[in-house]
Amino acid sequence: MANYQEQSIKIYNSLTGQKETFKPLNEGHVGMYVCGPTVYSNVHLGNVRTFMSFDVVFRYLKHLGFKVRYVRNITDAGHLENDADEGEDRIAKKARLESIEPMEVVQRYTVDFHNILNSFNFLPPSIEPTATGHIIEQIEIIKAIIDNGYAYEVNGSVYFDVHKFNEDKAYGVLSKRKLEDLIHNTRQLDGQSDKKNPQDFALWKRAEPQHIMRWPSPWSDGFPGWHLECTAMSTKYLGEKFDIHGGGMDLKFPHHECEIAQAEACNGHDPVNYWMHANMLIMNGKKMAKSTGNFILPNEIFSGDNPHISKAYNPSVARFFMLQAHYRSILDFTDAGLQASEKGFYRLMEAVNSLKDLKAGSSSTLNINEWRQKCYDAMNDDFNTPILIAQLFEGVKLVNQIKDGTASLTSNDLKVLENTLHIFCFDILGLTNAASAEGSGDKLSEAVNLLIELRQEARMNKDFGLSDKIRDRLAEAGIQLQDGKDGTVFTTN
RNA sequence: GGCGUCUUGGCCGAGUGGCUAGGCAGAGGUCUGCAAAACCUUUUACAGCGGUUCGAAUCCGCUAGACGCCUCCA
Repeated sequence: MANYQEQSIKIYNSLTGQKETFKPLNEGHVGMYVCGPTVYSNVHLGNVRTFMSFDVVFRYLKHLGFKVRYVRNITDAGHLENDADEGEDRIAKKARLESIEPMEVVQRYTVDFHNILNSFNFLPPSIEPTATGHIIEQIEIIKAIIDNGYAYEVNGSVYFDVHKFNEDKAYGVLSKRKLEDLIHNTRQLDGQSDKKNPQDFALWKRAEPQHIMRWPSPWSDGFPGWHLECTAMSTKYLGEKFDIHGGGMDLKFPHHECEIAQAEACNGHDPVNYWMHANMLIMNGKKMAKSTGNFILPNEIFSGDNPHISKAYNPSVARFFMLQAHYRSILDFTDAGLQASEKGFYRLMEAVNSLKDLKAGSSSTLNINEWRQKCYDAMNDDFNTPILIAQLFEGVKLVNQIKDGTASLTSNDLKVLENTLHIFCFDILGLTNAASAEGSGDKLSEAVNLLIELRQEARMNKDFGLSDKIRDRLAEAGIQLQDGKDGTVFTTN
């Protein structure tokens, strides 16, 4: 069996801008942290794409035999709508609008989040910690940062001193920004601020009297700043230094930059070896935004109930569609793209389902182990799922050629083919075999199979008027008959 | 305005300094009573202009355009 000692993975590290050979801190173990959602509304499809990318990373690392601790947080604490000391806590705002408790908002959308991810066949992370469950840890980090001289308190709030930090270390290494540029380009905001400088960010905010989500601290009754939870939880569960930190491209600045600063200010060194950023999902060439109507909820893909798509799509089809693009590329979500993927997906599944019927030959016309390694090579090269899928279609071609008798594999090689297709389709890409779900024995199948029999009899009698009538009327009812070598099967839409 | 990413054939979408990505669509074929499906084969490419090089779609520069971040956002 393949394992991490046989395969060498290269990861594109956002910190260095290069692909680097992946070497975990502790051999055989991987610590991975991915910034999770803020649960104040239905999970964004782009968010799903990001998590899907890391779901595949998680699956692949596990497949290689690494012991992976995958931490993905749930942000359920109040974050302000912006970083300028003003705006409303998004969860509190939603709670006010719907006249429910903030924690009801959190609960509702956490459940929604999990439901959607389950539909897409995500593996649950090893730990899914919540921000509100780690207030104490966050306060401890603030204390340490203050002690180290990189934070200051004003009116019960605590701010990170970016300028001071930049004197000793480098702020902006991840997003390749210079503090001077930031200073020149920071918009002058009107609201009066307690910050020394606009680039500073909150570690702790004093709560206004009407603010419901609040916790006691040495500085005030308040709530933690919006970058701190990730530092607290990643440190707690993965240590001061861990292997992989992931998230959406848009979190690079300021969120991840602030995480690096916080961790360095607290622990004296940078926290992460490999930073990975998943690119954006757009729809019909434009940014997805509720305000412009260029928007779709994950659920609406499954139901087809959205003006931007022509029909409902199986979650595995949507998953397959997303994985046909590399995680570092912008992906355009379109109905035409989904339809193309749908056909390809079912062709792939068809081939996988027919594996069990293949007959072994006395020799092999293809070096199966070479092909198998190409699948690994694709994943080893910065988790290149599109290349992997291209290789899987080479496998499809081979399956069909064996069926046609134009290629053959020995019994052992056939097992390698079957095993490899199963591993990469299901274990690593996380697809589910929707095609094999059609059960026999239910009432619809019984009825349609009877009609297929009758049609077959009509054809034998050359009564094509009747046989075509059966076929056409069934088609009108949404049931397609497909004549094959081994008889007729049907599909429904 | 600043910073960054990107621009591939009808569509989607990989990739590399010289050697077929792949999917969908199109074309041809096999199969079939016919059709569909399925399978096999297959055409069209690297935004524009310069430069480096024996050779560039791949490296560099400029131009145009797109997208993202800079402000909650994945």
